[in-house]
Amino acid sequence: MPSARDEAAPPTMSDVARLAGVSVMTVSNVVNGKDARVSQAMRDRVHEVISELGYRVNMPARALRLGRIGVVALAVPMLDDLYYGEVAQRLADRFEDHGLRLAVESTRGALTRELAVLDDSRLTTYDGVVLAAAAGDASVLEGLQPSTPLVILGERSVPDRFSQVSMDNRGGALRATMDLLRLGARRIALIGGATDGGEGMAAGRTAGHLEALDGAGVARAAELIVPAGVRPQDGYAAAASLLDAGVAFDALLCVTDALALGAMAAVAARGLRIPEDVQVIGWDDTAVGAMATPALSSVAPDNAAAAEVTVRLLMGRIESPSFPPEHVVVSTEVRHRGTTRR
Amino acid sequence: MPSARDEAAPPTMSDVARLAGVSVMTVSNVVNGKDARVSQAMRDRVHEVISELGYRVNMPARALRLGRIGVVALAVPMLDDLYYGEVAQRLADRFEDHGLRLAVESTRGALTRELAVLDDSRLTTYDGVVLAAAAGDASVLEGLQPSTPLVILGERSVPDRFSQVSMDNRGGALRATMDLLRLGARRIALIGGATDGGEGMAAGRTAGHLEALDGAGVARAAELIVPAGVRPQDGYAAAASLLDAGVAFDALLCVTDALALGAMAAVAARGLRIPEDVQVIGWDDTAVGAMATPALSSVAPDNAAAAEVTVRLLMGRIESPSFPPEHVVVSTEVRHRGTTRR
DNA sequence: TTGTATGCGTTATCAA
DNA sequence: TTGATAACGCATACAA
Repeated sequence: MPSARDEAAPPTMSDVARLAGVSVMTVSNVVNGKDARVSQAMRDRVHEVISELGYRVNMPARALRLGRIGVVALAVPMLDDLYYGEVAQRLADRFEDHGLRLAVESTRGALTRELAVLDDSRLTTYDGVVLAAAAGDASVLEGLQPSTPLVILGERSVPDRFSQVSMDNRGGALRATMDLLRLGARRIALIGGATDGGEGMAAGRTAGHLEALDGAGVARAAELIVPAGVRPQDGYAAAASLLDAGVAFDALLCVTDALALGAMAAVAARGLRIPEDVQVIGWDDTAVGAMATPALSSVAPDNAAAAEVTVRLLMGRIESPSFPPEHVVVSTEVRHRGTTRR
Repeated sequence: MPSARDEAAPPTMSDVARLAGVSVMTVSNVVNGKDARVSQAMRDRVHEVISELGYRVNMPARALRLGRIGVVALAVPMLDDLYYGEVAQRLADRFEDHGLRLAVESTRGALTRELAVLDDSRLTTYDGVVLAAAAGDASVLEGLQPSTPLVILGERSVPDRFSQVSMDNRGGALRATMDLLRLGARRIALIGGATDGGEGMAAGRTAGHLEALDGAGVARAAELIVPAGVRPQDGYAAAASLLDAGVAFDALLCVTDALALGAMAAVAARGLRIPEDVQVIGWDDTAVGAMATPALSSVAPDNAAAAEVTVRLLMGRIESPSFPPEHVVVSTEVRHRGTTRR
């Protein structure tokens, strides 16, 4: 049975007003720093009572009244991901310049319920949402006509009415593969590749990879396209499966740095040398990848540009619902470090 | 000048009700799945109008009415951190079991303003807050009497009225150092150590480290305690500074895996072998660390237990304001992998 | 099964 | 400079 203390509601502006002997509006004005509308004496009196009561503004009430929350969300598949972590911090810093906080939420659980990624609550609890749509069913977006400003991060084709920021997957994979070929590789395994077409991130990178092979007249080999999950362990397992099966390869193109780090570990565990026996290129240009041994070469998207345009598109939509949606593709470049030969 | 479209407010329940020719309450009941209170015909009618209008529940309004939000926050110093990423995903999964979403926010910007870590908005926009208080001024908490349920994650001493979950820093560092000594190390550098006492995470781990040295009769060496930042790059710089200065060492104890990964890169860049020339132990037992080459030995906190108790303490407080605060210390164990000798 | 009235805590507006 | 009033959108309690 709840005690009396359990029922004690947090103090409200009315409580402060009553105790200070002023009106609620005066408290509101003090709280919001509208100094021009409150005398010094009143201000002091109110502040005194506020700290005495431990009063805090009720944000939902304020949000209801103002029609805005002051927070935008970034929805990512998982919170413990190297790349999304960096994306999140970059976005947080930039949104803060606009007076908005960034809240990061995981869609992992929600994805199992398909449609729920963009359910009511996730959308309308925020002034805007950046959705990193790595997986899941693209058709989710078809019927959606959100009133909440929304920017899609990722490669899946989405209806024109949505703003989207993606990167040049095909081009990046094309150049990375060409670089590997130029550096002597002939049997390049694609870790995290897509075997079944489709239109996600993996599909785009796979397409670019195959295009490079074809262009160079190097035969494709089905066994060298290895689907994988997203964690470093998945990269390890993928590379290990090749080694266990006796599939020969002299290079690994991995669709993320996370996979590459795992794949490197599997290769090293077999006593193979990087880059002498096996060259490796990852994707995302993460800080951890650059600190690997050897330092991981990586396809580097223009992350700063991506963050900037994401914020611009979302802010535009927040400030004006008629802001036209855009689809922006940011460029990528291959950054060679220690896992590829000079 | 804003166009007419810019002023179009999102549809409300009233709009739906009017168009469907029913009362607002019927719409509310439909939206909330109270099927027992609405006939099938009504339900269909309302759903039709809802999708026609693209209606979404206004969460701030619902939150104001219900007195709860359905979201708890995890406030971390930075979003692009290996360990906090894993902590976040674990907590998100566990809170979801209780019907609560987790929103991760960065305090990085706020920390520059000292007190603002726990400002009004950050607290009252959520049903509860888990604060990872790695840095910043402990005195921030002194005057705070939050009505929002709060659990502190971290090592700083906090007032008894707060629930806190920390880990056995002293014990973990003690055992890690003893292990290194047992494995033949005599000159152990502490990367990320605290040179000036204090009470943070680094201070606790430094104390345990020194205690082990003293216990084994191994002389302390001031030049082997190397303060560092938190990113892998900072670990690289710290180890590199030792090497550049010609300070000899045969082992590195790093206060985080992130620092260890960077330090390993610096060591390897000098042609030193791990673990033959230099043994390394990190802290946090991250997935990426386990995938390093060689696999990073690490002090592993009982992360599952930490998440579980964190959720228990916060949920307890959310469900009953009189729930007594606790200070729980989770155990740590040294997990030996490839960066230490067998 | 459906509808009406009321209030959650805040702030804009207008009056004093 | 201060205060009274109304309204933001929703859901509980109760009436029909």
